[in-house]
Amino acid sequence: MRLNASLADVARTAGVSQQTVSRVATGHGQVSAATRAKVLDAMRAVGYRPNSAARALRRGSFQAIGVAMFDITATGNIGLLEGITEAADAQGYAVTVRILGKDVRTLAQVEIALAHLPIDGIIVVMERELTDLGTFTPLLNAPITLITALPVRSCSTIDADQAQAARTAVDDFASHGHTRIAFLPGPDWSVASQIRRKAYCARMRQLGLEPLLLPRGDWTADYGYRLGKQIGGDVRSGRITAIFAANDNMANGLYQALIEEGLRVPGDVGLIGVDNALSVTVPHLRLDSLDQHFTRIGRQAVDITLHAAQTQQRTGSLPAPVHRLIGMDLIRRGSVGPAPKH
Amino acid sequence: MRLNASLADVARTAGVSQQTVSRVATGHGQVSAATRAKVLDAMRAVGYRPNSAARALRRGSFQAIGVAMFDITATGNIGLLEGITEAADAQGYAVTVRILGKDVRTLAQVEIALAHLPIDGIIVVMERELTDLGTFTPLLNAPITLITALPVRSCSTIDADQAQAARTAVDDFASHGHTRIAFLPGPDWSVASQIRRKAYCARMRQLGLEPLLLPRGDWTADYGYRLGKQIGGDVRSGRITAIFAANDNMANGLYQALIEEGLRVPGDVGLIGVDNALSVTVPHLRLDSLDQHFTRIGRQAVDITLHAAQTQQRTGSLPAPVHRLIGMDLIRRGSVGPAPKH
DNA sequence: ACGAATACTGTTAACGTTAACTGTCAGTGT
DNA sequence: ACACTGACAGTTAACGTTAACAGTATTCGT
Repeated sequence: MRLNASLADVARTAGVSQQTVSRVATGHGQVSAATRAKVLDAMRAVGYRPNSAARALRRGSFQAIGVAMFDITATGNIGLLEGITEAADAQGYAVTVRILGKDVRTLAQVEIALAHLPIDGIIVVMERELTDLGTFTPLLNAPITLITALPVRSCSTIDADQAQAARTAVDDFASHGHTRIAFLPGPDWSVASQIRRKAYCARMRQLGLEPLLLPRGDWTADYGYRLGKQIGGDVRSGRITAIFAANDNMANGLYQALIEEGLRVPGDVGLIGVDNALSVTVPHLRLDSLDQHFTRIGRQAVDITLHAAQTQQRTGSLPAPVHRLIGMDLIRRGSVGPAPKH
Repeated sequence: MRLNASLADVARTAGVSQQTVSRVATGHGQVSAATRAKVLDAMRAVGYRPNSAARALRRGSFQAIGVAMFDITATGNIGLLEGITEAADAQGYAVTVRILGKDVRTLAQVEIALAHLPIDGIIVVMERELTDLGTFTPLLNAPITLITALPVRSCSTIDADQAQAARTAVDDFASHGHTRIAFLPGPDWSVASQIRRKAYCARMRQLGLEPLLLPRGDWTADYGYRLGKQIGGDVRSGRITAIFAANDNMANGLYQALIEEGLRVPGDVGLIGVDNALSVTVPHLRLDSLDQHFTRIGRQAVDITLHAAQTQQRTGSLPAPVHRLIGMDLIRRGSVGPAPKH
């Protein structure tokens, strides 16, 4: 009851040795044209498919990397996954996805969750904060790359530059003459949102302005909408003239509520969001947004991880961790204008 | 330069045989409590991690399934992937994703793209039509499940019931007294859109109504918006009183454009979309939509695939293919009302 | 015509794991 | 006291592949 034909089967029908078949299959080593043709015919005849388990065992590599994330449906994660699969494909690697439960709170747990998978390296999308970043040392010998802006000693990291993004938004508003610039944070568990909040506050103070923190949202458009209805008065009175929202969904909700309140965007209030992800969903979008370049981050994460994996295979030890931040770009669609005069 | 400790290393430090260590690692077979403790200590000491390549080679299974899709960012595919990873996880299987290039046009090519991956079964998300569905016979011995509503003999299939969805939309409009019901199709390459179109036309004729096909769109909100601006007159004149759009993005564009044209939804025109996916992105959403239950489809696809894989492992041959359609549900948010009187 | 390089093919021995079998010892029932 | 059972541990072989080495035939330069 053999499920798959093996090298031995091909070798038998072709009348050559296993090694010759292997040479044809891998392309390594010399084989005469006649023999190659004979082997290829035999392969077709018996329906040979290389057994990747045996290959992996022999070569010590699976040609696959693992990706761990908490929520596959989150806006950014899809972009990341896109970049990761794209870059991995280009290098002939497959991508194995593992969704982490909310009970996972440490990097060590993430490692355990992926320990038994057939993979050569790991990319962890760290939307939530893990508690052992300072003390963590890898158990596995597979290289680990974290997608986070937090500092970690023992692993490579890469992320969008959340702090630079917040500064860019504040500066953009300020350069239009705004001084009453508010920030709408995302949920507390989001590392990205926290960094944005801190950088926002710091920059505001640097410019001699007072930070104006709105109550933190849940990333949804409905939250932004409800909040917009509440703060309409503050905008009308000029207590707020610009809002930096931690994501586009909430910004879009704000936008619509403020318009419905009879306010003009950007006339009465400027708006900047983050993600640059709504243009397919929302028609005629007029919302300035910071593009996180998720696919680019995903691609680079793969490059870092595979470079480490290959170095390890050659030399036996991992290269020193690298840490990268990718700058965000402000995409202008006309939701920021000169500050209103009151 | 050993990268990973092996059973042999553990056996040596624990002073037992490899097989005993294996028994502890897998939990199969009898081991005394004292020996087990000794082995577990040794495992910790040398940092043992089971080698999944060797396991897979020995057991003939990777505990992983492959998923092939054309576009990971497409609305439905994310939901599918969510359901797939969830169900696979629950059965202890990992999910490996492979993105297909646009040059892939046959199932045979898909098979080749996944042939070398460490997987036990394959799920193909068939957004685009593949040309060899009638003639295809699997080369690999891994079970293949297609996510498509098209008929295929040689593989199991599952999908949302696109035809039933179109009928549901038409019937819902009709039951509100509408007769001038238009359909806005998606791009021609989309199998789902084509089935919806055909079923829409058939149902309209069944009800004695004339099909009203709008020029096909590209799934984006902007397209819907532009079209909405164009057909405002038709709505005002009563030539169109209801529109069934092939996805929510286009429906949302229509909605906004028609509102801007001074028309009332649902007063002047009823609207139904497909996907039920906008509620996070768009605030205060008032769009009736057919939910495809993507996560449910993903889960069932995994069940079908793993059942086949396990049957094959036990008996040596695959079970007969199954074919399932999952009904869509109409989620009402108030974009359909009584037909206007003209 | 000679040794040397080259092209090609075969043999052997692992990679780490586990199924199947063999052996030992203590406990049980008669 | 006997065979008999079950709990436990060890030995052997194999899963399919490929690196390293060992051959043989062919070609080349002198």
